[in-house]
Amino acid sequence: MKTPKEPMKKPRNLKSAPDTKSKIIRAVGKVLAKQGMREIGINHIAQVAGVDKVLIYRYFGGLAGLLKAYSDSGEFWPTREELLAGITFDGTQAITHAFFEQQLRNFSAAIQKRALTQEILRWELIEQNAMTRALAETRERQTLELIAGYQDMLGGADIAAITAVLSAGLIYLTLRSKSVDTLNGINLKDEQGWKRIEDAACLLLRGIPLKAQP
Amino acid sequence: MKTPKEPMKKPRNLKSAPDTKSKIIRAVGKVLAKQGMREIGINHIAQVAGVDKVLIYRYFGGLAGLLKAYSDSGEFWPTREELLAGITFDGTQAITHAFFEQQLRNFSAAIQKRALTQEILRWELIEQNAMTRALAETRERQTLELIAGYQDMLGGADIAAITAVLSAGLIYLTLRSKSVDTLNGINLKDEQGWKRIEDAACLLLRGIPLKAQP
DNA sequence: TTGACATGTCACTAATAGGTGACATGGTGC
DNA sequence: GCACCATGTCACCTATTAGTGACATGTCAA
Repeated sequence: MKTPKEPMKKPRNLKSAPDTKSKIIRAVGKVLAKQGMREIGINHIAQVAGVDKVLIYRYFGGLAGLLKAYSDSGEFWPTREELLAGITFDGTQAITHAFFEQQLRNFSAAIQKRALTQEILRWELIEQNAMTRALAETRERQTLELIAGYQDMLGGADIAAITAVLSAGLIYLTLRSKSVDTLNGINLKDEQGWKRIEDAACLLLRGIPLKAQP
Repeated sequence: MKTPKEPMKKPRNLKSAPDTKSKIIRAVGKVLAKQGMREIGINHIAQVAGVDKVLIYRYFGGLAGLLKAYSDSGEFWPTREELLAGITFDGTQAITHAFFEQQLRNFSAAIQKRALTQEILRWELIEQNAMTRALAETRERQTLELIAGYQDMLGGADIAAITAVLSAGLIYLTLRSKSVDTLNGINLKDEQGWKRIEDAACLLLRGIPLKAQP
Protein backbone atom coordinates (compact mmCIF):
# COMPACT_ATOMS: atom_id res chain seq x y z
CA MET A 1 0.00 0.00 0.00
CA LYS A 2 1.47 3.28 -1.08
CA THR A 3 0.69 6.57 0.49
CA PRO A 4 -0.93 8.63 -2.23
CA LYS A 5 1.04 11.68 -3.25
CA GLU A 6 -0.41 15.10 -3.19
CA PRO A 7 -1.93 15.21 -6.63
CA MET A 8 -0.86 17.81 -9.15
CA LYS A 9 2.40 18.92 -7.69
CA LYS A 10 3.62 20.15 -11.02
CA PRO A 11 1.07 22.18 -12.89
CA ARG A 12 1.02 20.84 -16.41
CA ASN A 13 1.56 23.15 -19.28
CA LEU A 14 -1.52 23.11 -21.31
CA LYS A 15 -1.46 22.85 -25.06
CA SER A 16 2.00 21.40 -24.85
CA ALA A 17 1.27 18.16 -26.60
CA PRO A 18 3.54 18.83 -29.59
CA ASP A 19 6.34 19.61 -27.19
CA THR A 20 5.72 16.44 -25.25
CA LYS A 21 5.58 14.33 -28.37
CA SER A 22 8.90 15.71 -29.48
CA LYS A 23 10.42 15.05 -26.07
CA ILE A 24 9.34 11.45 -26.33
CA ILE A 25 10.71 11.00 -29.83
CA ARG A 26 14.00 12.55 -28.87
CA ALA A 27 14.19 10.20 -25.91
CA VAL A 28 14.09 7.25 -28.29
CA GLY A 29 17.18 8.57 -30.03
CA LYS A 30 18.92 9.22 -26.74
CA VAL A 31 18.31 5.74 -25.42
CA LEU A 32 19.21 4.11 -28.71
CA ALA A 33 22.48 5.97 -28.98
CA LYS A 34 23.53 5.50 -25.39
CA GLN A 35 22.24 2.09 -24.35
CA GLY A 36 21.22 0.49 -27.61
CA MET A 37 18.13 -1.43 -28.54
CA ARG A 38 18.12 -3.53 -25.40
CA GLU A 39 16.96 -0.66 -23.29
CA ILE A 40 14.14 0.45 -25.54
CA GLY A 41 10.96 0.02 -23.55
CA ILE A 42 7.93 2.03 -22.63
CA ASN A 43 8.98 2.58 -19.03
CA HIS A 44 12.53 3.54 -19.80
CA ILE A 45 11.68 5.88 -22.63
CA ALA A 46 9.06 7.58 -20.50
CA GLN A 47 11.58 8.04 -17.73
CA VAL A 48 14.26 9.46 -20.03
CA ALA A 49 11.74 11.77 -21.64
CA GLY A 50 10.57 12.90 -18.21
CA VAL A 51 7.03 12.09 -19.13
CA ASP A 52 4.32 9.77 -17.95
CA LYS A 53 4.22 6.56 -19.97
CA VAL A 54 0.49 6.87 -20.38
CA LEU A 55 1.18 9.67 -22.82
CA ILE A 56 3.15 7.34 -25.05
CA TYR A 57 0.11 5.14 -25.37
CA ARG A 58 -2.14 8.13 -25.97
CA TYR A 59 -0.01 9.87 -28.54
CA PHE A 60 1.59 6.97 -30.35
CA GLY A 61 -0.63 4.04 -29.53
CA GLY A 62 2.27 2.15 -28.02
CA LEU A 63 5.86 1.29 -28.74
CA ALA A 64 5.34 0.33 -32.38
CA GLY A 65 3.75 3.65 -33.25
CA LEU A 66 6.44 5.53 -31.41
CA LEU A 67 9.20 3.75 -33.29
CA LYS A 68 7.49 4.47 -36.58
CA ALA A 69 7.29 8.13 -35.65
CA TYR A 70 10.94 8.09 -34.68
CA SER A 71 11.99 6.57 -37.96
CA ASP A 72 10.19 9.34 -39.82
CA SER A 73 12.03 11.97 -37.85
CA GLY A 74 15.65 11.86 -38.94
CA GLU A 75 18.47 11.20 -41.34
CA PHE A 76 19.75 7.73 -40.73
CA TRP A 77 21.49 6.92 -43.96
CA PRO A 78 24.26 8.62 -45.97
CA THR A 79 22.84 10.86 -48.63
CA ARG A 80 23.77 10.69 -52.27
CA GLU A 81 25.77 13.88 -51.86
CA GLU A 82 27.70 12.40 -48.98
CA LEU A 83 28.61 9.36 -51.00
CA LEU A 84 29.70 11.41 -53.98
CA ALA A 85 31.74 13.93 -51.97
CA GLY A 86 35.14 14.63 -53.47
CA ILE A 87 34.14 13.18 -56.80
CA THR A 88 33.88 15.24 -59.94
CA PHE A 89 31.86 13.36 -62.45
CA ASP A 90 29.78 15.07 -65.08
CA GLY A 91 28.44 11.97 -66.71
CA THR A 92 30.48 12.34 -69.87
CA GLN A 93 33.83 10.88 -68.83
CA ALA A 94 34.45 7.19 -68.88
CA ILE A 95 33.90 5.67 -65.47
CA THR A 96 37.03 4.58 -63.61
CA HIS A 97 37.84 2.35 -60.69
CA ALA A 98 38.83 5.45 -58.75
CA PHE A 99 35.24 6.62 -59.03
CA PHE A 100 33.97 3.57 -57.18
CA GLU A 101 36.82 3.56 -54.72
CA GLN A 102 36.05 7.06 -53.54
CA GLN A 103 32.42 6.15 -53.00
CA LEU A 104 33.44 3.13 -51.02
CA ARG A 105 35.65 5.21 -48.75
CA ASN A 106 32.92 7.79 -48.33
CA PHE A 107 30.46 5.07 -47.43
CA SER A 108 32.81 3.62 -44.87
CA ALA A 109 33.31 6.98 -43.21
CA ALA A 110 29.62 7.76 -43.26
CA ILE A 111 28.66 4.55 -41.52
CA GLN A 112 31.37 4.82 -38.94
CA LYS A 113 30.38 8.25 -37.79
CA ARG A 114 26.69 7.43 -37.35
CA ALA A 115 26.44 5.72 -33.99
CA LEU A 116 22.67 5.82 -34.13
CA THR A 117 22.56 4.18 -37.53
CA GLN A 118 24.82 1.46 -36.25
CA GLU A 119 22.41 0.76 -33.44
CA ILE A 120 19.56 0.53 -35.89
CA LEU A 121 21.51 -1.80 -38.14
CA ARG A 122 22.15 -4.01 -35.15
CA TRP A 123 18.51 -3.93 -34.31
CA GLU A 124 17.52 -4.94 -37.81
CA LEU A 125 19.50 -8.13 -37.36
CA ILE A 126 17.60 -9.06 -34.26
CA GLU A 127 14.01 -8.18 -34.86
CA GLN A 128 11.55 -6.59 -37.16
CA ASN A 129 9.33 -3.78 -36.04
CA ALA A 130 7.58 -0.79 -37.54
CA MET A 131 10.76 1.22 -37.35
CA THR A 132 13.29 -1.19 -38.78
CA ARG A 133 10.96 -2.10 -41.60
CA ALA A 134 10.36 1.51 -42.57
CA LEU A 135 14.04 2.39 -42.49
CA ALA A 136 15.09 -0.66 -44.44
CA GLU A 137 12.59 0.16 -47.15
CA THR A 138 13.79 3.73 -47.53
CA ARG A 139 17.36 2.55 -47.72
CA GLU A 140 16.60 -0.11 -50.26
CA ARG A 141 14.93 2.43 -52.50
CA GLN A 142 17.79 4.92 -52.27
CA THR A 143 20.43 2.31 -52.99
CA LEU A 144 18.59 0.96 -56.00
CA GLU A 145 18.30 4.47 -57.42
CA LEU A 146 21.98 5.12 -56.95
CA ILE A 147 23.31 1.95 -58.51
CA ALA A 148 20.78 1.81 -61.33
CA GLY A 149 22.79 4.47 -63.12
CA TYR A 150 25.99 2.48 -62.88
CA GLN A 151 24.88 -0.86 -64.26
CA ASP A 152 25.48 -0.07 -67.90
CA MET A 153 28.82 1.56 -67.26
CA LEU A 154 30.21 -1.84 -66.36
CA GLY A 155 31.34 -4.67 -68.49
CA GLY A 156 28.45 -6.88 -67.54
CA ALA A 157 29.27 -7.23 -63.84
CA ASP A 158 26.39 -7.47 -61.35
CA ILE A 159 26.67 -4.08 -59.71
CA ALA A 160 23.86 -4.77 -57.21
CA ALA A 161 25.55 -7.90 -55.91
CA ILE A 162 28.98 -6.29 -55.80
CA THR A 163 27.63 -3.34 -53.88
CA ALA A 164 25.81 -5.69 -51.54
CA VAL A 165 28.92 -7.70 -50.71
CA LEU A 166 31.23 -4.76 -50.18
CA SER A 167 28.86 -2.56 -48.21
CA ALA A 168 27.79 -5.56 -46.15
CA GLY A 169 31.43 -6.19 -45.35
CA LEU A 170 32.04 -2.64 -44.25
CA ILE A 171 28.84 -2.58 -42.22
CA TYR A 172 29.61 -5.82 -40.43
CA LEU A 173 33.14 -4.77 -39.58
CA THR A 174 31.84 -1.45 -38.29
CA LEU A 175 29.24 -3.11 -36.10
CA ARG A 176 31.76 -5.62 -34.85
CA SER A 177 34.25 -2.93 -33.98
CA LYS A 178 32.16 -1.90 -31.02
CA SER A 179 32.49 -5.22 -29.26
CA VAL A 180 35.90 -6.46 -30.31
CA ASP A 181 39.34 -4.94 -30.68
CA THR A 182 40.91 -7.01 -33.41
CA LEU A 183 39.58 -9.20 -36.19
CA ASN A 184 41.88 -11.30 -38.35
CA GLY A 185 44.65 -9.52 -36.52
CA ILE A 186 43.40 -6.17 -37.74
CA ASN A 187 42.83 -3.47 -35.17
CA LEU A 188 39.25 -2.32 -35.66
CA LYS A 189 39.62 0.50 -33.21
CA ASP A 190 42.20 2.64 -34.91
CA GLU A 191 42.62 4.45 -38.18
CA GLN A 192 45.49 2.28 -39.33
CA GLY A 193 43.35 -0.83 -39.16
CA TRP A 194 40.55 0.83 -41.05
CA LYS A 195 42.96 1.96 -43.72
CA ARG A 196 43.93 -1.68 -44.23
CA ILE A 197 40.30 -2.64 -44.57
CA GLU A 198 39.40 0.10 -46.98
CA ASP A 199 42.52 -0.52 -49.03
CA ALA A 200 41.63 -4.19 -49.25
CA ALA A 201 38.10 -3.36 -50.36
CA CYS A 202 39.48 -1.01 -53.00
CA LEU A 203 41.87 -3.67 -54.20
CA LEU A 204 38.97 -6.06 -54.60
CA LEU A 205 37.12 -3.42 -56.55
CA ARG A 206 39.82 -3.59 -59.16
CA GLY A 207 38.51 -7.00 -60.17
CA ILE A 208 35.45 -5.43 -61.72
CA PRO A 209 35.60 -5.18 -65.48
CA LEU A 210 34.68 -1.71 -66.74
CA LYS A 211 33.16 -0.99 -70.09
CA ALA A 212 35.78 -0.23 -72.69
CA GLN A 213 35.94 3.45 -73.57
CA PRO A 214 34.18 4.29 -76.84
CA MET B 1 -0.32 -16.86 -0.55
CA LYS B 2 0.18 -20.07 -2.38
CA THR B 3 -0.95 -23.41 -1.15
CA PRO B 4 2.20 -25.44 -0.67
CA LYS B 5 2.43 -28.42 -2.96
CA GLU B 6 2.89 -31.86 -1.68
CA PRO B 7 6.65 -32.01 -1.60
CA MET B 8 8.54 -34.60 -3.65
CA LYS B 9 5.90 -35.57 -6.12
CA LYS B 10 8.49 -36.73 -8.57
CA PRO B 11 11.16 -38.85 -7.03
CA ARG B 12 14.45 -37.43 -8.24
CA ASN B 13 16.95 -39.70 -9.90
CA LEU B 14 19.93 -39.73 -7.73
CA LYS B 15 23.43 -39.44 -9.06
CA SER B 16 22.07 -37.86 -12.17
CA ALA B 17 23.98 -34.64 -12.00
CA PRO B 18 25.94 -35.19 -15.23
CA ASP B 19 22.71 -35.90 -16.99
CA THR B 20 21.11 -32.79 -15.57
CA LYS B 21 24.06 -30.64 -16.54
CA SER B 22 23.90 -31.93 -20.05
CA LYS B 23 20.16 -31.27 -20.22
CA ILE B 24 20.77 -27.69 -19.18
CA ILE B 25 23.53 -27.15 -21.71
CA ARG B 26 21.45 -28.62 -24.49
CA ALA B 27 18.62 -26.33 -23.51
CA VAL B 28 20.85 -23.34 -24.20
CA GLY B 29 21.35 -24.56 -27.75
CA LYS B 30 17.65 -25.22 -28.19
CA VAL B 31 16.62 -21.78 -27.03
CA LEU B 32 19.35 -20.08 -29.01
CA ALA B 33 18.40 -21.86 -32.21
CA LYS B 34 14.69 -21.41 -31.87
CA GLN B 35 14.17 -18.07 -30.20
CA GLY B 36 17.54 -16.41 -30.39
CA MET B 37 19.55 -14.56 -27.80
CA ARG B 38 16.66 -12.47 -26.57
CA GLU B 39 15.11 -15.42 -24.81
CA ILE B 40 18.24 -16.58 -23.04
CA GLY B 41 17.52 -16.25 -19.34
CA ILE B 42 17.80 -18.39 -16.27
CA ASN B 43 14.08 -18.98 -15.96
CA HIS B 44 13.50 -19.81 -19.57
CA ILE B 45 16.45 -22.13 -19.88
CA ALA B 46 15.44 -23.94 -16.72
CA GLN B 47 11.96 -24.38 -18.08
CA VAL B 48 13.10 -25.70 -21.44
CA ALA B 49 15.54 -28.04 -19.74
CA GLY B 50 12.77 -29.23 -17.45
CA VAL B 51 14.92 -28.52 -14.46
CA ASP B 52 14.80 -26.27 -11.44
CA LYS B 53 16.69 -23.06 -11.99
CA VAL B 54 18.44 -23.45 -8.66
CA LEU B 55 20.47 -26.18 -10.27
CA ILE B 56 21.81 -23.75 -12.84
CA TYR B 57 23.19 -21.63 -10.05
CA ARG B 58 24.59 -24.65 -8.28
CA TYR B 59 26.22 -26.31 -11.25
CA PHE B 60 27.31 -23.33 -13.30
CA GLY B 61 27.33 -20.46 -10.84
CA GLY B 62 24.83 -18.53 -12.93
CA LEU B 63 24.21 -17.57 -16.51
CA ALA B 64 27.78 -16.55 -17.32
CA GLY B 65 29.21 -19.88 -16.25
CA LEU B 66 26.52 -21.74 -18.14
CA LEU B 67 27.27 -19.86 -21.34
CA LYS B 68 30.95 -20.56 -20.97
CA ALA B 69 30.19 -24.25 -20.53
CA TYR B 70 27.96 -24.15 -23.58
CA SER B 71 30.63 -22.53 -25.71
CA ASP B 72 33.03 -25.31 -24.78
CA SER B 73 30.56 -27.94 -25.84
CA GLY B 74 30.25 -27.73 -29.59
CA GLU B 75 31.41 -27.00 -33.09
CA PHE B 76 30.35 -23.52 -33.96
CA TRP B 77 32.70 -22.62 -36.76
CA PRO B 78 33.57 -24.25 -40.07
CA THR B 79 36.59 -26.48 -39.78
CA ARG B 80 39.63 -26.21 -41.96
CA GLU B 81 38.55 -29.40 -43.73
CA GLU B 82 35.14 -27.96 -44.43
CA LEU B 83 36.66 -24.86 -45.99
CA LEU B 84 39.04 -26.85 -48.13
CA ALA B 85 36.45 -29.36 -49.32
CA GLY B 86 36.60 -30.02 -53.03
CA ILE B 87 40.04 -28.52 -53.31
CA THR B 88 43.08 -30.53 -54.27
CA PHE B 89 46.14 -28.66 -53.26
CA ASP B 90 49.37 -30.35 -52.33
CA GLY B 91 51.36 -27.24 -51.62
CA THR B 92 53.52 -27.52 -54.70
CA GLN B 93 51.29 -26.05 -57.40
CA ALA B 94 51.08 -22.36 -57.95
CA ILE B 95 48.10 -20.90 -56.17
CA THR B 96 45.22 -19.78 -58.35
CA HIS B 97 42.17 -17.59 -58.02
CA ALA B 98 40.04 -20.70 -58.26
CA PHE B 99 41.64 -21.92 -55.04
CA PHE B 100 40.34 -18.90 -53.13
CA GLU B 101 37.02 -18.91 -54.90
CA GLN B 102 36.25 -22.43 -53.80
CA GLN B 103 37.08 -21.57 -50.20
CA LEU B 104 34.83 -18.58 -50.37
CA ARG B 105 31.93 -20.65 -51.63
CA ASN B 106 32.57 -23.27 -48.97
CA PHE B 107 32.61 -20.60 -46.30
CA SER B 108 29.35 -19.15 -47.53
CA ALA B 109 27.65 -22.54 -47.45
CA ALA B 110 29.08 -23.37 -44.04
CA ILE B 111 27.77 -20.19 -42.46
CA GLN B 112 24.39 -20.47 -44.03
CA LYS B 113 23.72 -23.94 -42.75
CA ARG B 114 24.67 -23.17 -39.15
CA ALA B 115 21.62 -21.53 -37.65
CA LEU B 116 23.15 -21.67 -34.20
CA THR B 117 26.32 -19.97 -35.31
CA GLN B 118 24.27 -17.25 -36.90
CA GLU B 119 22.55 -16.61 -33.60
CA ILE B 120 25.86 -16.39 -31.84
CA LEU B 121 27.21 -13.99 -34.44
CA ARG B 122 24.17 -11.82 -33.89
CA TRP B 123 24.73 -11.97 -30.20
CA GLU B 124 28.34 -10.92 -30.55
CA LEU B 125 27.15 -7.72 -32.16
CA ILE B 126 24.97 -6.87 -29.21
CA GLU B 127 26.88 -7.78 -26.12
CA GLN B 128 29.92 -9.41 -24.71
CA ASN B 129 29.72 -12.26 -22.28
CA ALA B 130 31.78 -15.28 -21.28
CA MET B 131 30.47 -17.22 -24.21
CA THR B 132 30.84 -14.74 -27.03
CA ARG B 133 34.31 -13.81 -25.89
CA ALA B 134 35.47 -17.42 -25.76
CA LEU B 135 34.04 -18.25 -29.16
CA ALA B 136 35.45 -15.14 -30.79
CA GLU B 137 38.89 -15.95 -29.49
CA THR B 138 38.85 -19.49 -30.82
CA ARG B 139 37.68 -18.25 -34.19
CA GLU B 140 40.30 -15.55 -34.37
CA ARG B 141 43.03 -18.08 -33.69
CA GLN B 142 41.78 -20.53 -36.31
CA THR B 143 41.45 -17.88 -38.97
CA LEU B 144 44.91 -16.50 -38.36
CA GLU B 145 46.38 -19.97 -38.67
CA LEU B 146 44.59 -20.61 -41.92
CA ILE B 147 45.51 -17.41 -43.68
CA ALA B 148 49.07 -17.25 -42.38
CA GLY B 149 50.02 -19.85 -44.95
CA TYR B 150 48.58 -17.81 -47.79
CA GLN B 151 50.23 -14.48 -47.21
CA ASP B 152 53.43 -15.18 -49.12
CA MET B 153 51.60 -16.77 -52.02
CA LEU B 154 50.19 -13.39 -52.91
CA GLY B 155 51.75 -10.51 -54.72
CA GLY B 156 51.91 -8.37 -51.64
CA ALA B 157 48.17 -8.06 -51.02
CA ASP B 158 46.91 -7.87 -47.43
CA ILE B 159 45.30 -11.29 -47.13
CA ALA B 160 44.00 -10.68 -43.60
CA ALA B 161 42.15 -7.55 -44.63
CA ILE B 162 40.80 -9.12 -47.81
CA THR B 163 39.54 -12.12 -45.89
CA ALA B 164 38.01 -9.83 -43.30
CA VAL B 165 36.08 -7.80 -45.85
CA LEU B 166 34.76 -10.73 -47.85
CA SER B 167 33.84 -12.97 -44.97
CA ALA B 168 32.29 -10.03 -43.17
CA GLY B 169 30.20 -9.35 -46.24
CA LEU B 170 28.99 -12.93 -46.47
CA ILE B 171 28.27 -13.06 -42.75
CA TYR B 172 26.29 -9.84 -42.75
CA LEU B 173 24.21 -10.87 -45.72
CA THR B 174 23.52 -14.22 -44.11
CA LEU B 175 22.44 -12.63 -40.85
CA ARG B 176 20.33 -10.12 -42.69
CA SER B 177 18.62 -12.79 -44.73
CA LYS B 178 16.66 -13.90 -41.71
CA SER B 179 14.85 -10.61 -41.31
CA VAL B 180 14.57 -9.31 -44.83
CA ASP B 181 13.65 -10.77 -48.21
CA THR B 182 15.59 -8.63 -50.62
CA LEU B 183 18.65 -6.42 -50.37
CA ASN B 184 19.77 -4.27 -53.29
CA GLY B 185 17.08 -6.04 -55.21
CA ILE B 186 18.71 -9.39 -54.55
CA ASN B 187 16.55 -12.13 -53.12
CA LEU B 188 18.34 -13.31 -50.01
CA LYS B 189 15.96 -16.17 -49.47
CA ASP B 190 16.62 -18.25 -52.55
CA GLU B 191 19.51 -19.98 -54.15
CA GLN B 192 19.51 -17.79 -57.21
CA GLY B 193 20.10 -14.69 -55.11
CA TRP B 194 22.93 -16.35 -53.25
CA LYS B 195 24.50 -17.41 -56.49
CA ARG B 196 24.58 -13.74 -57.52
CA ILE B 197 26.23 -12.83 -54.25
CA GLU B 198 28.84 -15.54 -54.35
CA ASP B 199 29.58 -14.85 -57.99
CA ALA B 200 30.08 -11.20 -57.19
CA ALA B 201 32.42 -12.04 -54.34
CA CYS B 202 34.42 -14.33 -56.62
CA LEU B 203 34.59 -11.62 -59.24
CA LEU B 204 36.01 -9.25 -56.66
CA LEU B 205 38.52 -11.89 -55.70
CA ARG B 206 39.95 -11.63 -59.18
CA GLY B 207 41.33 -8.24 -58.26
CA ILE B 208 43.94 -9.83 -56.03
CA PRO B 209 47.38 -10.03 -57.56
CA LEU B 210 48.92 -13.48 -57.22
CA LYS B 211 52.60 -14.16 -57.06
CA ALA B 212 54.06 -14.87 -60.48
CA GLN B 213 54.87 -18.53 -61.00
CA PRO B 214 58.56 -19.30 -60.53
C1' DT C 1 23.74 -47.55 11.86
C1' DT C 2 24.76 -42.96 11.52
C1' DG C 3 26.05 -38.78 9.69
C1' DA C 4 27.75 -36.08 5.76
C1' DC C 5 26.84 -34.82 1.24
C1' DA C 6 24.83 -34.44 -3.39
C1' DT C 7 20.67 -33.86 -5.62
C1' DG C 8 16.43 -31.93 -6.28
C1' DT C 9 11.80 -29.33 -4.95
C1' DC C 10 9.60 -25.45 -3.50
C1' DA C 11 8.40 -20.90 -1.61
C1' DC C 12 9.66 -16.53 -1.36
C1' DT C 13 11.66 -11.75 -2.27
C1' DA C 14 12.63 -7.53 -4.95
C1' DA C 15 12.77 -5.39 -9.32
C1' DT C 16 11.01 -4.38 -13.57
C1' DA C 17 8.06 -4.98 -17.57
C1' DG C 18 3.76 -3.66 -20.24
C1' DG C 19 -0.65 -1.96 -19.75
C1' DT C 20 -5.18 0.30 -17.80
C1' DG C 21 -8.61 2.95 -15.10
C1' DA C 22 -9.64 6.91 -12.41
C1' DC C 23 -9.28 11.52 -11.80
C1' DA C 24 -7.67 16.55 -11.55
C1' DT C 25 -7.15 20.68 -14.24
C1' DG C 26 -7.40 24.22 -17.43
C1' DG C 27 -8.64 25.98 -22.16
C1' DT C 28 -12.32 26.34 -25.71
C1' DG C 29 -16.74 26.60 -27.92
C1' DC C 30 -21.53 27.26 -26.99
C1' DG D 1 -21.57 30.32 -16.97
C1' DC D 2 -21.37 25.59 -18.50
C1' DA D 3 -20.09 21.38 -20.66
C1' DC D 4 -16.71 19.14 -23.26
C1' DC D 5 -12.17 17.63 -24.15
C1' DA D 6 -7.09 17.54 -24.34
C1' DT D 7 -3.43 17.16 -21.18
C1' DG D 8 -1.28 15.27 -17.53
C1' DT D 9 -0.75 12.61 -12.80
C1' DC D 10 -1.10 8.71 -10.15
C1' DA D 11 -2.25 4.18 -8.42
C1' DC D 12 -2.87 -0.08 -9.55
C1' DC D 13 -2.80 -4.78 -12.11
C1' DT D 14 -0.53 -9.05 -13.90
C1' DA D 15 3.63 -11.33 -15.79
C1' DT D 16 8.17 -12.20 -15.71
C1' DT D 17 12.82 -11.56 -14.27
C1' DA D 18 17.09 -12.84 -11.23
C1' DG D 19 18.29 -14.64 -7.13
C1' DT D 20 18.10 -16.99 -2.23
C1' DG D 21 16.79 -19.79 1.82
C1' DA D 22 14.73 -23.85 3.59
C1' DC D 23 14.13 -28.46 3.38
C1' DA D 24 13.32 -33.47 1.80
C1' DT D 25 15.51 -37.57 0.34
C1' DG D 26 18.65 -41.02 -1.55
C1' DT D 27 23.72 -42.58 -1.57
C1' DC D 28 27.98 -43.45 0.30
C1' DA D 29 31.73 -43.67 3.67
C1' DA D 30 32.98 -44.38 8.35
